Amino acid sequence: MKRIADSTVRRLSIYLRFLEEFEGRGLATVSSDELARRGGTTSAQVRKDLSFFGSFGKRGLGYSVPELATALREILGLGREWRVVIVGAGKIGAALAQYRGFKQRGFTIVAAYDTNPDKVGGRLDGIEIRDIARLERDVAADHPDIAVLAIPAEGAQAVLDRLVYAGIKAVLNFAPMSLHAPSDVTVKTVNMAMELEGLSFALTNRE
Amino acid sequence: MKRIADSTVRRLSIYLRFLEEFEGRGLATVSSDELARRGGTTSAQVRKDLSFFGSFGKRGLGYSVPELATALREILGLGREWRVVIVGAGKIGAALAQYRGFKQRGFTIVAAYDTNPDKVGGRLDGIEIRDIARLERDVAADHPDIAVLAIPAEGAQAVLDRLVYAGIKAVLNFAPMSLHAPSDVTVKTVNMAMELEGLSFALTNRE
DNA sequence: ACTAGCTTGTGAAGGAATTCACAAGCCCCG
DNA sequence: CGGGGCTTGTGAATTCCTTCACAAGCTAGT
Ligand SMILES: NC(=O)c1ccc[n+]([C@@H]2O[C@H](COP(=O)([O-])OP(=O)(O)OC[C@H]3O[C@@H](n4cnc5c(N)ncnc54)[C@H](O)[C@@H]3O)[C@@H](O)[C@H]2O)c1
Ligand SMILES: NC(=O)c1ccc[n+]([C@@H]2O[C@H](COP(=O)([O-])OP(=O)(O)OC[C@H]3O[C@@H](n4cnc5c(N)ncnc54)[C@H](O)[C@@H]3O)[C@@H](O)[C@H]2O)c1
Repeated sequence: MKRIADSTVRRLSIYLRFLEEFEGRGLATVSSDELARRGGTTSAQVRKDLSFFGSFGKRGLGYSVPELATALREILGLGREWRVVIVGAGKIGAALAQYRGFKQRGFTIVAAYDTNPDKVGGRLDGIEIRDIARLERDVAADHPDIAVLAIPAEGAQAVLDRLVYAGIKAVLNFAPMSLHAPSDVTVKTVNMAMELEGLSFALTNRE
Repeated sequence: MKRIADSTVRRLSIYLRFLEEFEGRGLATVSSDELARRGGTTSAQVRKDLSFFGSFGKRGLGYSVPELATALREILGLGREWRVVIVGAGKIGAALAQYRGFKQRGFTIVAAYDTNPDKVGGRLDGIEIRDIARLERDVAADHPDIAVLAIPAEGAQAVLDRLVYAGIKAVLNFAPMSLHAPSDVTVKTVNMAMELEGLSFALTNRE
């Protein structure tokens, strides 16, 4: 398959969110123009994004809301449950563990891991906090699909290496640092400090 | 000034992080190649990024670590304190309020706002939780520079409109939705569901 | 002072993503 | 059943970003 740009996948995710809203309101069809307006892009962009995967619309009419939503869920791989583990039961790990938005989209958090003996054995919103020493054994047994890294930057690369070795192929990283992994492992980093610095830059360099 | 790409600003932020690490270790100079290796990019990219702002290196030698760090802090607008308010004292708002990484970089959280009367009047790690009704008055008095939006998606656009009206020019949004604001207001959205869906896509569409 | 060895800074080339623009196709209405 | 009015799907054009490639310039060593 032709390589799909990251930005395209992100926009598909946005379109899906609007489609679900429209589905809830019982709308039957939507035009690329409408999706674009809501999503902050252009209608040509919407159509181009979709065209990589097939043709889903009817000329003169637009897209069937439920059909396009189904197609997008299929494309994004949301037709199944994804099993997620969280490493680091700190403040951000706890917020994520309790976040309802994940479950809603088919991402089930199966366990959390931590090094702190005071935390191990406890629970986060019903999710067991386990000793990180069990990581490899548990991954071999449970086959989680995705790991969320929510530990301090210092330990992040070492834990990532362990996750990779254990067979995890997708990681969402909250530690503010660049991580290195083999090319068959997808790592996405959410770096809030970086976003704030982007705002600082924008405020500083407006002419 | 020439328009600077978002991706460039993000990389500057990454370079600065490494420079600060090098500063701590007392290294005097660093080459574009070294920065590139650490930051997961190429040396040409590093030099091009810097070239938009001036020339900071010495041919044959590389960049002076403290000088380049200072220059980047200047470029990113980190030479001053930025005053931040958090709207939404929920799980993610609380995690952010207690996050040390912000203060470290000169982002000071001056207040949090919420609608919930049970929360208003309380504190988050020393930060006052105020009634959202006071938002406009407080902004006029305190002049915060940046607002962080950590409330459910439904209310986000309405609160953003109030923030814009009150004069805020930069917003970091955690609600999973596209927000619309005038062009002189910079809004950055951190959408974790979208990132997870990017991972789902990657796992589904590997050949 | 000169040379060997690096590394920067930057035009030019190349590649990727977005926007343009329009033919093709569908629906509705008369 | 044919025409008007829309909207899609997509090559071509454009814009934006990255990579290439090399002259210019610095340092250290002799
Ligand atoms: N709190 C935030 O709002 C926020 C925002 C952006 C980024 N981050 C980043 O997220 C990460 C976590 O931040 P936090 O605020 O939740 O910190 P925290 O100190 O509250 O939590 C970190 C947790 O990780 C555990 N831990 C440490 N090393 C570990 C290891 N090797 N294996 C397993 N567990 C380990 C600790 O015991 C602790 O429970 C940091 O990298 C931070 O920079 C946090
Ligand atoms: N928790 C997470 O890990 C996480 C992750 C990603 C995104 N988010 C997003 O962040 C936002 C907040 O999530 P959360 O988990 O912290 O939710 P939460 O329910 O814990 O907190 C929301 C807080 O906002 C307050 N609030 C609601 N409407 C308000 C308004 N109009 N003005 C001021 N305050 C208001 C509520 O009283 C509550 O205290 C949501 O949009 C969520 O989708 C959360």
